[in-house]
Amino acid sequence: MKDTGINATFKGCGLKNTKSRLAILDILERSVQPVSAEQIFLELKEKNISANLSTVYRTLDKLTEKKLVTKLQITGDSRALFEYNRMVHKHYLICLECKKITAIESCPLGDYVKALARETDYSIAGHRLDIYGFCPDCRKKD
Amino acid sequence: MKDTGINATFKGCGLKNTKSRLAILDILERSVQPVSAEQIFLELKEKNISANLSTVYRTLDKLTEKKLVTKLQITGDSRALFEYNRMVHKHYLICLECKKITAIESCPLGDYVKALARETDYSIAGHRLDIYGFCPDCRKKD
DNA sequence: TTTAAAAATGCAATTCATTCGCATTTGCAT
DNA sequence: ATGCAAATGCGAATGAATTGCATTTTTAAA
Repeated sequence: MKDTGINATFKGCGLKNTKSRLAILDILERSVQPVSAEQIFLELKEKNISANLSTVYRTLDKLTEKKLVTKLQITGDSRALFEYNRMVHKHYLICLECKKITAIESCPLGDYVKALARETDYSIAGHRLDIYGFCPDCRKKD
Repeated sequence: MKDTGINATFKGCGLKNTKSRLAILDILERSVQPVSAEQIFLELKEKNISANLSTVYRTLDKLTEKKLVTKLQITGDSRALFEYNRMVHKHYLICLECKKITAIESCPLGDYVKALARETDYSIAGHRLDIYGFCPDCRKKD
Protein backbone atom coordinates (compact mmCIF):
# COMPACT_ATOMS: atom_id res chain seq x y z
CA MET A 1 0.00 0.00 0.00
CA LYS A 2 1.52 3.27 -1.08
CA ASP A 3 1.33 6.35 1.03
CA THR A 4 2.14 8.96 -1.52
CA GLY A 5 0.05 10.97 -3.93
CA ILE A 6 -3.57 11.95 -3.61
CA ASN A 7 -4.60 8.71 -1.96
CA ALA A 8 -2.39 9.50 0.97
CA THR A 9 -4.15 12.84 1.35
CA PHE A 10 -7.39 11.16 2.30
CA LYS A 11 -5.91 8.44 4.36
CA GLY A 12 -3.90 10.92 6.32
CA CYS A 13 -6.96 12.91 7.31
CA GLY A 14 -9.22 10.03 8.15
CA LEU A 15 -11.40 10.04 5.08
CA LYS A 16 -12.13 7.02 3.01
CA ASN A 17 -10.95 6.77 -0.48
CA THR A 18 -13.90 6.82 -2.78
CA LYS A 19 -14.13 7.32 -6.48
CA SER A 20 -16.28 10.43 -6.31
CA ARG A 21 -14.24 11.95 -3.53
CA LEU A 22 -11.06 11.59 -5.52
CA ALA A 23 -12.73 12.95 -8.62
CA ILE A 24 -14.11 15.95 -6.77
CA LEU A 25 -10.78 16.88 -5.25
CA ASP A 26 -9.22 16.42 -8.65
CA ILE A 27 -11.71 18.78 -10.27
CA LEU A 28 -11.05 21.35 -7.60
CA GLU A 29 -7.33 20.99 -7.91
CA ARG A 30 -7.42 21.54 -11.66
CA SER A 31 -9.93 24.33 -11.62
CA VAL A 32 -8.71 27.85 -12.33
CA GLN A 33 -11.80 29.47 -10.91
CA PRO A 34 -13.67 28.60 -7.73
CA VAL A 35 -16.57 26.30 -8.58
CA SER A 36 -20.03 25.62 -7.20
CA ALA A 37 -21.38 22.27 -6.02
CA GLU A 38 -23.65 22.23 -9.04
CA GLN A 39 -20.77 22.77 -11.44
CA ILE A 40 -18.86 19.92 -9.86
CA PHE A 41 -21.94 17.74 -10.05
CA LEU A 42 -22.23 18.43 -13.78
CA GLU A 43 -18.55 17.96 -14.44
CA LEU A 44 -18.66 14.60 -12.70
CA LYS A 45 -21.56 13.59 -14.89
CA GLU A 46 -19.60 14.46 -18.01
CA LYS A 47 -16.79 12.28 -16.80
CA ASN A 48 -19.22 9.44 -16.13
CA ILE A 49 -18.55 9.42 -12.45
CA SER A 50 -22.03 10.69 -11.70
CA ALA A 51 -22.26 11.25 -7.99
CA ASN A 52 -25.46 12.39 -6.41
CA LEU A 53 -25.71 16.11 -5.73
CA SER A 54 -26.05 15.53 -2.01
CA THR A 55 -22.93 13.44 -2.10
CA VAL A 56 -21.17 16.35 -3.74
CA TYR A 57 -22.32 18.64 -0.97
CA ARG A 58 -21.34 16.19 1.72
CA THR A 59 -17.95 15.68 0.16
CA LEU A 60 -17.35 19.40 -0.12
CA ASP A 61 -18.27 19.75 3.52
CA LYS A 62 -15.77 17.13 4.52
CA LEU A 63 -13.05 18.58 2.35
CA THR A 64 -13.71 22.01 3.75
CA GLU A 65 -13.69 20.64 7.28
CA LYS A 66 -10.33 19.01 6.61
CA LYS A 67 -9.04 22.27 5.15
CA LEU A 68 -8.30 20.66 1.81
CA VAL A 69 -10.77 23.02 0.25
CA THR A 70 -11.93 26.53 0.97
CA LYS A 71 -15.54 27.62 0.84
CA LEU A 72 -16.21 31.07 -0.56
CA GLN A 73 -19.30 33.19 -0.18
CA ILE A 74 -18.99 35.85 -2.82
CA THR A 75 -21.62 38.51 -2.46
CA GLY A 76 -24.07 38.54 -5.32
CA ASP A 77 -23.86 34.83 -5.87
CA SER A 78 -26.46 32.86 -3.98
CA ARG A 79 -24.38 29.71 -4.22
CA ALA A 80 -21.23 28.91 -2.34
CA LEU A 81 -18.06 28.41 -4.31
CA PHE A 82 -15.24 26.08 -3.51
CA GLU A 83 -11.57 26.08 -4.36
CA TYR A 84 -8.63 23.86 -3.71
CA ASN A 85 -6.75 25.12 -0.70
CA ARG A 86 -3.17 25.86 -1.67
CA MET A 87 -2.51 27.16 1.83
CA VAL A 88 -2.03 30.67 0.65
CA HIS A 89 -3.78 33.61 2.24
CA LYS A 90 -5.75 35.29 -0.54
CA HIS A 91 -8.18 37.93 -1.45
CA TYR A 92 -10.42 38.12 -4.45
CA LEU A 93 -10.91 40.55 -7.24
CA ILE A 94 -14.33 39.99 -8.75
CA CYS A 95 -15.50 41.34 -12.07
CA LEU A 96 -19.04 42.61 -11.68
CA GLU A 97 -19.69 42.07 -15.37
CA CYS A 98 -18.34 38.63 -16.25
CA LYS A 99 -18.11 37.35 -12.67
CA LYS A 100 -14.53 36.27 -13.16
CA ILE A 101 -12.73 35.79 -9.88
CA THR A 102 -9.05 36.54 -9.65
CA ALA A 103 -7.07 35.65 -6.58
CA ILE A 104 -4.76 38.24 -5.09
CA GLU A 105 -2.06 36.69 -3.03
CA SER A 106 -0.78 39.82 -1.44
CA CYS A 107 -2.47 41.14 1.65
CA PRO A 108 -2.34 44.76 2.70
CA LEU A 109 -3.83 44.12 6.11
CA GLY A 110 -1.14 42.65 8.31
CA ASP A 111 -0.27 45.70 10.36
CA TYR A 112 -3.78 47.05 10.24
CA VAL A 113 -5.18 43.92 11.83
CA LYS A 114 -2.61 44.03 14.59
CA ALA A 115 -3.40 47.64 15.32
CA LEU A 116 -7.10 46.89 15.30
CA ALA A 117 -6.64 44.08 17.80
CA ARG A 118 -4.85 46.48 20.09
CA GLU A 119 -7.46 49.21 19.73
CA THR A 120 -10.52 47.03 20.09
CA ASP A 121 -9.21 44.35 22.42
CA TYR A 122 -10.63 41.71 20.12
CA SER A 123 -8.57 38.67 19.33
CA ILE A 124 -8.62 38.66 15.57
CA ALA A 125 -9.06 35.27 13.95
CA GLY A 126 -9.16 36.21 10.31
CA HIS A 127 -10.52 38.55 7.74
CA ARG A 128 -12.06 38.61 4.38
CA LEU A 129 -11.42 41.11 1.66
CA ASP A 130 -13.18 41.08 -1.68
CA ILE A 131 -12.64 43.75 -4.24
CA TYR A 132 -15.22 44.47 -6.91
CA GLY A 133 -14.72 46.09 -10.24
CA PHE A 134 -14.61 45.62 -13.98
CA CYS A 135 -11.92 43.61 -15.63
CA PRO A 136 -9.95 44.93 -18.60
CA ASP A 137 -11.90 42.76 -21.07
CA CYS A 138 -15.28 43.94 -19.86
CA ARG A 139 -14.15 47.54 -19.77
CA LYS A 140 -13.25 47.38 -23.43
CA LYS A 141 -16.64 45.98 -24.38
CA ASP A 142 -18.48 49.02 -22.97
CA MET B 1 -48.30 68.95 3.19
CA LYS B 2 -44.90 69.23 4.74
CA ASP B 3 -41.77 68.35 2.86
CA THR B 4 -39.43 67.86 5.73
CA GLY B 5 -38.55 64.92 7.89
CA ILE B 6 -38.79 61.28 7.01
CA ASN B 7 -41.83 61.71 4.75
CA ALA B 8 -39.81 63.85 2.43
CA THR B 9 -37.24 61.08 2.18
CA PHE B 10 -39.68 58.81 0.42
CA LYS B 11 -41.29 61.42 -1.72
CA GLY B 12 -37.93 62.59 -2.89
CA CYS B 13 -36.96 59.18 -4.16
CA GLY B 14 -40.22 58.23 -5.79
CA LEU B 15 -41.56 55.86 -3.19
CA LYS B 16 -45.00 56.04 -1.73
CA ASN B 17 -45.50 56.82 1.85
CA THR B 18 -46.91 53.81 3.61
CA LYS B 19 -47.22 52.96 7.23
CA SER B 20 -45.09 49.84 7.09
CA ARG B 21 -42.44 51.49 4.97
CA LEU B 22 -42.05 54.31 7.42
CA ALA B 23 -41.98 51.89 10.32
CA ILE B 24 -39.34 49.71 8.66
CA LEU B 25 -37.06 52.62 7.93
CA ASP B 26 -37.59 53.83 11.47
CA ILE B 27 -36.60 50.46 12.91
CA LEU B 28 -33.49 50.43 10.76
CA GLU B 29 -32.60 53.97 11.71
CA ARG B 30 -32.83 53.20 15.40
CA SER B 31 -31.13 49.87 15.29
CA VAL B 32 -27.63 49.58 16.68
CA GLN B 33 -26.92 46.30 14.93
CA PRO B 34 -27.76 45.31 11.39
CA VAL B 35 -31.05 43.38 11.36
CA SER B 36 -32.60 40.63 9.30
CA ALA B 37 -35.91 40.78 7.45
CA GLU B 38 -37.33 38.33 9.96
CA GLN B 39 -36.29 40.49 12.89
CA ILE B 40 -37.94 43.51 11.33
CA PHE B 41 -41.04 41.46 10.66
CA LEU B 42 -41.23 40.47 14.33
CA GLU B 43 -40.51 43.94 15.59
CA LEU B 44 -43.30 45.31 13.42
CA LYS B 45 -45.66 42.76 14.88
CA GLU B 46 -44.77 43.85 18.39
CA LYS B 47 -45.57 47.41 17.45
CA ASN B 48 -48.89 46.29 15.97
CA ILE B 49 -47.95 47.37 12.49
CA SER B 50 -47.85 43.78 11.29
CA ALA B 51 -46.71 43.81 7.72
CA ASN B 52 -46.46 40.63 5.72
CA LEU B 53 -43.01 39.11 5.52
CA SER B 54 -42.95 39.49 1.76
CA THR B 55 -43.81 43.13 2.17
CA VAL B 56 -40.85 43.44 4.47
CA TYR B 57 -38.61 41.87 1.85
CA ARG B 58 -40.01 44.03 -0.91
CA THR B 59 -39.62 47.13 1.18
CA LEU B 60 -36.03 46.27 2.06
CA ASP B 61 -35.34 45.74 -1.62
CA LYS B 62 -36.68 49.15 -2.48
CA LEU B 63 -34.83 50.85 0.34
CA THR B 64 -31.63 49.14 -0.70
CA GLU B 65 -32.20 50.09 -4.31
CA LYS B 66 -32.66 53.71 -3.26
CA LYS B 67 -29.52 53.50 -1.13
CA LEU B 68 -31.38 54.37 2.02
CA VAL B 69 -30.38 51.03 3.41
CA THR B 70 -27.41 48.74 2.97
CA LYS B 71 -27.69 45.01 2.57
CA LEU B 72 -25.02 42.94 4.26
CA GLN B 73 -24.06 39.35 3.62
CA ILE B 74 -22.00 38.34 6.59
CA THR B 75 -20.36 34.97 6.13
CA GLY B 76 -21.71 32.36 8.48
CA ASP B 77 -25.18 33.85 8.55
CA SER B 78 -27.50 32.41 5.94
CA ARG B 79 -29.75 35.44 6.13
CA ALA B 80 -29.05 38.89 4.77
CA LEU B 81 -28.80 41.75 7.22
CA PHE B 82 -29.82 45.34 6.65
CA GLU B 83 -28.73 48.58 8.16
CA TYR B 84 -29.62 52.21 7.78
CA ASN B 85 -27.24 53.85 5.37
CA ARG B 86 -25.51 56.74 7.05
CA MET B 87 -23.42 57.30 3.96
CA VAL B 88 -20.23 56.29 5.66
CA HIS B 89 -17.84 53.81 4.19
CA LYS B 90 -17.53 51.02 6.75
CA HIS B 91 -16.09 47.69 7.50
CA TYR B 92 -17.26 45.19 10.04
CA LEU B 93 -15.72 43.47 12.97
CA ILE B 94 -17.70 40.34 13.74
CA CYS B 95 -17.49 38.33 16.93
CA LEU B 96 -17.48 34.66 16.04
CA GLU B 97 -18.91 33.80 19.45
CA CYS B 98 -21.77 36.20 20.11
CA LYS B 99 -22.19 37.36 16.51
CA LYS B 100 -22.04 40.99 17.51
CA ILE B 101 -21.22 43.23 14.59
CA THR B 102 -19.22 46.37 15.15
CA ALA B 103 -18.76 48.91 12.42
CA ILE B 104 -15.33 50.25 11.73
CA GLU B 105 -15.42 53.57 10.03
CA SER B 106 -11.80 53.79 9.14
CA CYS B 107 -10.57 52.13 5.99
CA PRO B 108 -7.00 51.02 5.45
CA LEU B 109 -7.48 50.34 1.76
CA GLY B 110 -7.49 53.64 -0.03
CA ASP B 111 -4.00 53.57 -1.47
CA TYR B 112 -4.00 49.83 -1.86
CA VAL B 113 -7.06 49.90 -4.08
CA LYS B 114 -5.54 52.60 -6.25
CA ALA B 115 -2.35 50.62 -6.66
CA LEU B 116 -4.33 47.50 -7.44
CA ALA B 117 -6.29 49.29 -10.13
CA ARG B 118 -3.03 50.34 -11.72
CA GLU B 119 -1.49 46.88 -11.51
CA THR B 120 -4.49 44.93 -12.72
CA ASP B 121 -6.05 47.44 -15.09
CA TYR B 122 -9.41 46.82 -13.44
CA SER B 123 -11.64 49.74 -12.68
CA ILE B 124 -12.38 49.21 -9.04
CA ALA B 125 -15.95 49.84 -7.98
CA GLY B 126 -15.78 48.93 -4.34
CA HIS B 127 -14.61 46.49 -1.79
CA ARG B 128 -15.73 44.62 1.20
CA LEU B 129 -13.70 43.92 4.28
CA ASP B 130 -14.98 41.89 7.20
CA ILE B 131 -12.80 41.06 10.14
CA TYR B 132 -13.54 38.08 12.36
CA GLY B 133 -12.51 37.50 15.90
CA PHE B 134 -13.63 37.31 19.49
CA CYS B 135 -14.85 40.35 21.35
CA PRO B 136 -13.50 41.27 24.79
CA ASP B 137 -16.64 39.98 26.54
CA CYS B 138 -16.51 36.59 24.88
CA ARG B 139 -12.78 36.29 25.46
CA LYS B 140 -13.33 36.72 29.19
CA LYS B 141 -15.95 33.99 29.29
CA ASP B 142 -13.53 31.37 28.00
C1' DT C 1 -63.55 66.08 -3.17
C1' DT C 2 -63.86 62.72 -6.25
C1' DT C 3 -61.49 59.63 -9.11
C1' DA C 4 -58.36 56.90 -11.78
C1' DA C 5 -53.82 55.05 -12.40
C1' DA C 6 -49.80 53.47 -10.24
C1' DA C 7 -47.81 51.51 -6.48
C1' DA C 8 -48.00 48.70 -2.45
C1' DT C 9 -49.82 44.85 0.06
C1' DG C 10 -51.42 40.14 1.65
C1' DC C 11 -51.49 35.59 0.82
C1' DA C 12 -50.30 31.37 -1.00
C1' DA C 13 -47.49 29.06 -3.91
C1' DT C 14 -42.81 28.68 -5.74
C1' DT C 15 -37.91 28.86 -6.25
C1' DC C 16 -33.29 27.77 -5.19
C1' DA C 17 -29.41 26.20 -2.64
C1' DT C 18 -28.54 23.21 0.77
C1' DT C 19 -29.47 19.62 4.30
C1' DC C 20 -31.41 15.45 6.26
C1' DG C 21 -33.29 10.69 7.19
C1' DC C 22 -32.86 6.33 6.05
C1' DA C 23 -32.01 2.14 3.59
C1' DT C 24 -28.19 0.27 0.93
C1' DT C 25 -23.50 -0.07 -0.53
C1' DT C 26 -18.56 0.43 -0.16
C1' DG C 27 -13.89 0.84 1.82
C1' DC C 28 -10.74 -0.96 4.74
C1' DA C 29 -8.66 -2.77 9.11
C1' DT C 30 -8.54 -7.11 11.22
C1' DA D 1 -12.98 -13.31 4.11
C1' DT D 2 -15.70 -10.42 7.12
C1' DG D 3 -17.63 -6.95 10.03
C1' DC D 4 -18.28 -2.30 10.98
C1' DA D 5 -17.91 2.43 10.20
C1' DA D 6 -18.17 5.53 6.65
C1' DA D 7 -20.06 6.90 2.32
C1' DT D 8 -23.79 6.98 -0.96
C1' DG D 9 -28.34 7.50 -3.42
C1' DC D 10 -32.71 8.97 -3.25
C1' DG D 11 -36.48 11.54 -1.98
C1' DA D 12 -38.25 14.56 1.20
C1' DA D 13 -37.55 18.64 4.00
C1' DT D 14 -35.63 23.06 5.18
C1' DG D 15 -35.09 28.02 5.19
C1' DA D 16 -34.46 32.32 3.02
C1' DA D 17 -36.13 34.85 -0.45
C1' DT D 18 -39.19 35.72 -4.57
C1' DT D 19 -43.31 35.75 -7.40
C1' DG D 20 -48.19 35.87 -9.31
C1' DC D 21 -52.31 37.65 -8.61
C1' DA D 22 -56.28 39.73 -6.56
C1' DT D 23 -57.16 43.54 -3.44
C1' DT D 24 -56.15 47.84 -1.15
C1' DT D 25 -53.83 52.18 -0.55
C1' DT D 26 -51.50 56.33 -2.03
C1' DT D 27 -51.18 60.21 -4.69
C1' DA D 28 -51.63 63.39 -8.36
C1' DA D 29 -54.81 65.52 -11.22
C1' DA D 30 -59.54 66.74 -12.56
